Amino acid sequence: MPRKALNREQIVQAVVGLLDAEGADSLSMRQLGSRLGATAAAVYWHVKDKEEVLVLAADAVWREIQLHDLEGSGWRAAVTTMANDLHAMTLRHPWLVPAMSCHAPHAPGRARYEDHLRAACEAAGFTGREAEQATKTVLTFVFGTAFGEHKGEATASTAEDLAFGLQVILDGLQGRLDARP
Amino acid sequence: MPRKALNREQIVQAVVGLLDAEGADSLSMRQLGSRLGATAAAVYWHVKDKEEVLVLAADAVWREIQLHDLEGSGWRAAVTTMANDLHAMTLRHPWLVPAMSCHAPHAPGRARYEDHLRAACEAAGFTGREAEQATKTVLTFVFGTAFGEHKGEATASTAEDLAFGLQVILDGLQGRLDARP
DNA sequence: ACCTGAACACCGTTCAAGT
DNA sequence: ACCTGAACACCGTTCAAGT
Repeated sequence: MPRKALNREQIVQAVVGLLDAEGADSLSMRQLGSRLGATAAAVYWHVKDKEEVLVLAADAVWREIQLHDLEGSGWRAAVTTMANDLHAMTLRHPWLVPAMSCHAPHAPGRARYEDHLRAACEAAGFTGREAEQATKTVLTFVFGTAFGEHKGEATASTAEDLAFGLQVILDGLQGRLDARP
Repeated sequence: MPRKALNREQIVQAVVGLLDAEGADSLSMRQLGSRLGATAAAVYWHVKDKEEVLVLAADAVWREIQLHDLEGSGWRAAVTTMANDLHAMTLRHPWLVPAMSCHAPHAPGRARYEDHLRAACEAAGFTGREAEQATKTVLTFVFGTAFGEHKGEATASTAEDLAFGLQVILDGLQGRLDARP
């Protein structure tokens, strides 16, 4: 006897919790249903299929990242903070990277983050196409780091690698800014 | 009536073919068995489980990458070629990145490639820990690029992004070499 | 040593039927 | 509108039994 009908918000929250607790392999629509006090089939009234459920969860977690004001401490610090925050988020949700690699590239939660990162690059002095490329380079590198982190690898050494690679990228970008007219 | 007993080599080859043709989602042990003219259970005589099958396939494809002599055309060219070749390989086998994200980080096929990339970094002048970090930075970036490439995104623009990001990283690494005693 | 057939405990998804 | 129960067509894996 459900007090209130299910809704998508509720489902997404349950999926994230289940993925965090059990991992991506053991997520089933049946288990998801039962966590919601309903049957698997009930979930299908609210979502199209399992893939949609994963897409929703994979986008929701991006909203956990707090976006700070870009005025003040310089673009290198801003980009570094954003990269570290994204990295920390991928560590909280180890299922995210595998889930994203199979599904939906562009969704609003992720777009929110990417827009802010791009703004940080524009604040640094990049414009147009180059701002886009700088944004993508940083994002791509953090994804690659998260990707290399699954099971086994020492987390400490990966954090250091992240820092090293990020410095290298920022130095390279700085060089491009300096070479501008 | 099998002429000859199955072997692992044969199984790995069949898995790669199946993954290339059908994608990772539709790989099943039953289908794999039937492609080999056998039953799913027969495969279990040769491998532990489905995960091992994926690990073997995910390592085998690294051997497709040809490794060139490092003498001659400079470290930037060498690293760029290696990055492009790895990238091309991930495009031939789009199932690889998702498969790797869940399974076994270090296997001989991959190690063979990484060792050569590290040698290229050492030829550039990096030593010890820094050579390791430089290697990992490049590798991480190519993984990130491959990761961002699944379904939808224009391949042309991603190739250009790869080139841009790689330049940025090489510039950043160059700066570190120049700042050496 | 190597393989088959059948079974177990699961899946995702659909769909009539209920309220 | 929203949910259940039962069913369909699949899974991965195990294991006795065959050769």
